[in-house]
Amino acid sequence: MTQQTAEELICPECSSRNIGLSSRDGHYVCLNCGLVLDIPVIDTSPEYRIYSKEDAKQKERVGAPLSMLKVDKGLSTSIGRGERDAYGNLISPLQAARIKRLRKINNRYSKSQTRNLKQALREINRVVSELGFSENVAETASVFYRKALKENLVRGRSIKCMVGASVYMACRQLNIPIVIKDLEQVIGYDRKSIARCYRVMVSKIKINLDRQDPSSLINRLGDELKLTPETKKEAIKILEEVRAKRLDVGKAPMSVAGAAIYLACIRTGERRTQQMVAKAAKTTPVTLRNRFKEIANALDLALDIKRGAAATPVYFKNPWEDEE
DNA sequence: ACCTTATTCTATCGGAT
DNA sequence: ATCCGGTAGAATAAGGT
Repeated sequence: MTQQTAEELICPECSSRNIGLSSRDGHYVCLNCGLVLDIPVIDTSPEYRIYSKEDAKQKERVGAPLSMLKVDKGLSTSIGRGERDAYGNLISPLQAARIKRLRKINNRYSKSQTRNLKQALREINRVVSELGFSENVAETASVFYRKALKENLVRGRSIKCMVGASVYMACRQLNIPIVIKDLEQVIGYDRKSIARCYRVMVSKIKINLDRQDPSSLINRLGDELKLTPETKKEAIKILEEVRAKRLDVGKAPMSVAGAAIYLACIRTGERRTQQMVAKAAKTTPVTLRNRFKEIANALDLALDIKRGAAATPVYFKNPWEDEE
């Protein structure tokens, strides 16, 4: 069986040239360590044409699609015991020894880790689908989980928590607006435990995650609070000023986003109470207030508007009466 | 392993509308 | 009655020694 490989690619993680193409999401995947390469796949390899049967033998690509969601990545990794190779030739003693060693390693890996992995992958799929995220989140999460397994981070920790951490990490990498609290229900552990696992993973697994994009959080909050695009835009504008003045460093991104939304609501007159915003941002009114205060003080423009609006607290009729 | 600092949360109260 | 602002104290996280 031949695998489509991109010979010019080298894995930045383990320097392996064993790079395959995942047909599921169109990413290159290192078949050695499972790293999903951040290279867009726009048919960089020459497209072969088959003119004869000989060509077909050499160039045809066969095999099931690669998936990190399968324990064996969609490839069979079991090593047979025969004394002849695929062409029916006898295997030399040297090769036989090598194969035996490979089989041993293969089996050792399969024993405890495969079981764990199987369970974890099931769990990842469940969690991701329950949260309504797309499959590539699951795929990315499974890559992280594999790494955690490889680094021996799972032993002694709950599989569920590690799954939660992996999913969270995946969301972070894919820039999906999420906070760990979102996972509490589906995972069945509290934020603290999941966060602990997540931190262990970040420290042991080499990866640089971007700072959570505040505007994506704004969008999420805006949708949840059923705000108009104008208010969202306003909030994003506020957030830019906040970032420029470094008012957000060391603060939970969600709380900053919540404060920006709250302020934007006041400015556009589309009022929401602190309680509502805090709930949507999964934080408390106290924290929201604190962020809001800091921002309002720094952006002196905001103060007058705040007072003006506070004098006439026109609340919109709750447009989301239908839920909760 | 202990200490320090900063952030956030819970619980709570009082003033204003 | 509800919203908003303020405070105290505990929990938590991160960094230093």
